[in-house]
Amino acid sequence: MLKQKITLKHIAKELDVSISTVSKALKNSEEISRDTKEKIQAFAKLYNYKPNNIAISLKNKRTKNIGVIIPDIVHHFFTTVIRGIENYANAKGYNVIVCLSDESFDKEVINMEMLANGSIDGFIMSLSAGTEKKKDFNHLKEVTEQGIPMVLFDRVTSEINCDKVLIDDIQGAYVATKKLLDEGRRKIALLTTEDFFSVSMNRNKGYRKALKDFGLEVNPDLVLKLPFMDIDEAKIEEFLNQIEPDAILSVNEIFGIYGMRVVQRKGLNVPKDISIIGFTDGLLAKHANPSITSVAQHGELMGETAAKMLIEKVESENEEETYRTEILQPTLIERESTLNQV
Amino acid sequence: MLKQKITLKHIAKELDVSISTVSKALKNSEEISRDTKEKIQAFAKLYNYKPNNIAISLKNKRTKNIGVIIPDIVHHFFTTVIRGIENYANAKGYNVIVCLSDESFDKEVINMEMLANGSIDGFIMSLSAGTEKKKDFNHLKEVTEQGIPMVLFDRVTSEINCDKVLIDDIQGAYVATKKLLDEGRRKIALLTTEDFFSVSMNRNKGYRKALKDFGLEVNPDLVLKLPFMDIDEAKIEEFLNQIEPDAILSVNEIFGIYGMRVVQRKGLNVPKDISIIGFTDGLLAKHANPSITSVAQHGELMGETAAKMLIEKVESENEEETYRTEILQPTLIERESTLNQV
DNA sequence: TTGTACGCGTTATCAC
DNA sequence: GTGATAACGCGTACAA
Repeated sequence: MLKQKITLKHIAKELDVSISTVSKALKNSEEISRDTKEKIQAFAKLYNYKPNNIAISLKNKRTKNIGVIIPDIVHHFFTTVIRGIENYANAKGYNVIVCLSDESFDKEVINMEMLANGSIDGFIMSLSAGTEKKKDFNHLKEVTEQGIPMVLFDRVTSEINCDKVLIDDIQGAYVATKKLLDEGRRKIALLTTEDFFSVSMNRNKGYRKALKDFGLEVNPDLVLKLPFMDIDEAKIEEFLNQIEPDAILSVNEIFGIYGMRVVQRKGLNVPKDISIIGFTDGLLAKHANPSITSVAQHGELMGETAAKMLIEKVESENEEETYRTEILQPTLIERESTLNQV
Repeated sequence: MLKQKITLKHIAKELDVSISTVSKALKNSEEISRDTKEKIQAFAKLYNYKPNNIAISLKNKRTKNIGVIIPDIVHHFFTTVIRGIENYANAKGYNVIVCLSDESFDKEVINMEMLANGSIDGFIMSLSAGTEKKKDFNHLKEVTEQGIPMVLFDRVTSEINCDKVLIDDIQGAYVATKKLLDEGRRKIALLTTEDFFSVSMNRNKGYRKALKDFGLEVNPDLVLKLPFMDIDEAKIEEFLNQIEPDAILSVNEIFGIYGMRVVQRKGLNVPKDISIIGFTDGLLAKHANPSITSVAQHGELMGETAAKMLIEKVESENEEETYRTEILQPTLIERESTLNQV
């Protein structure tokens, strides 16, 4: 069946004019007579002519595609970022090619190489856990040195010179911890991941800073470092039983949820007996019972910002090598898991 | 800085041979002498030559890109489908271009047109709510008539001839309802959406069929049709207060969660006093407290299946117009919100 | 006003 | 063994 896509050539032959005449006529060029233009445009419309994107890409050396490489898509935060990127990019006429690194260094490299050979005009990415662990950024370096614009978001590295979008994780944790302190909580447990994650480290910093500013000692026993992506409820339970905190701060949604499960099972009332705040304001926090007060990371805004920065770079003629780092401010979304301050 | 990507032409000039010699040498052609090949290959490797995807696409009329159009990405089910598509497609050397219709007919059309002009080799998509409501499938028709392969999944239409992947929603609802009946529940409430969604309709069918097969009357008062995507907790509460069911079946995750909230607030114990089963086995159901028994839709498998069907069509030479509909069987994941049958 | 020629980067065919 | 040429579809500088 394959009703061959119609090209300029087809139109030209059919109407017995040259290809360039057709091309110009369809661009409404002044060079072409009204008659010819009308004839050609009518024909093109009839046969639903649309220029071939690939040919245009080859000619312009612009694909109007953005490559996005993220560690995981089954993750509310990344999902909102993609939505933001899509929003902005589509409005500007760009398509979004999504690749998943699956938290693996190797996959990240493969995906970058796949896309870097002309498929995209620029990258937006967040480092995989594997890459953060390995601290090998050569694939990023190669790409940026080739002159392909890149924007890193959330999980970034200082070793690469490029635009970046971050949220102020230190500040987010600071505000959250402060909120708990203001409620009168003094024994605030921190549920976090291993240290190689830049974001976890920063959240830890903000937590400690808030305690110090408040005049409290930082007690390392109150901090539980869990392996990434691995919900070990028993470990959380053991930890919480042992230290019996009056508040929990979690660097993600899921640890917070499970922290809440554990204390609820012990018969504690959230938030009367214990307050809980989580990071990453996602569906779990929002729809939990009680709903969990969270530090919102504004993923959608982050995506839009990243897309904006990238497209500006892509479309800018001048080759000045100046890179910006945009820092978004997190917001504390107060819900039912903390005490209402009137 | 823009260290221009190196091309065959550059290599040819540098090594003082013809472009075609370079091309052949890099393909390890037998035609070229060992010496020349080695020289050229070494040079190419040194300068990290990679063929330009766009040029190859133009030549081959194959982009190695798959276009995926889904209604929403902030939705666990679609997210797992994408993961499945990515898995399979990447392994086959394809990139995935994701576009969001945002449940809007217009956006769906625009995205399709953007991609249909050469950017992709085929489509995988799930209809937007807008399209299902409007019942206008001309954009799909045009694309398939152009000979672009397409696979529809989950939200499909019988008006378009193409490959399809579905789960057996009737069966899923049947099994879930049966499970509740087997527990001894007799007053099973159904929380569903408006009728124009093919999936909701089918789940409703399965629910009714199970009741009938069990010899029970279907009582329309036990069915609450809520507007799509709009969580009206008050309405759910009013409904549940009025009918006082001993079980709830929800056609999605979110209604199930809120149903549970409402009955828990009334002081009922889940699952002792009331059982709950939801559709779409996502994070909310899994991490709820208690965790919610769910009908798993196997999104990842669905994505893989769709990608497999599409790529087969894309790569098949013969133009036979034969379309398959693959029906996946749902699975009931038993959790804490239903009674344990020993 | 229209058409010719060339280039984007690659590959395949055919001539030398 | 190597190279010239055409072609994929488009746009544009230049010629007619």
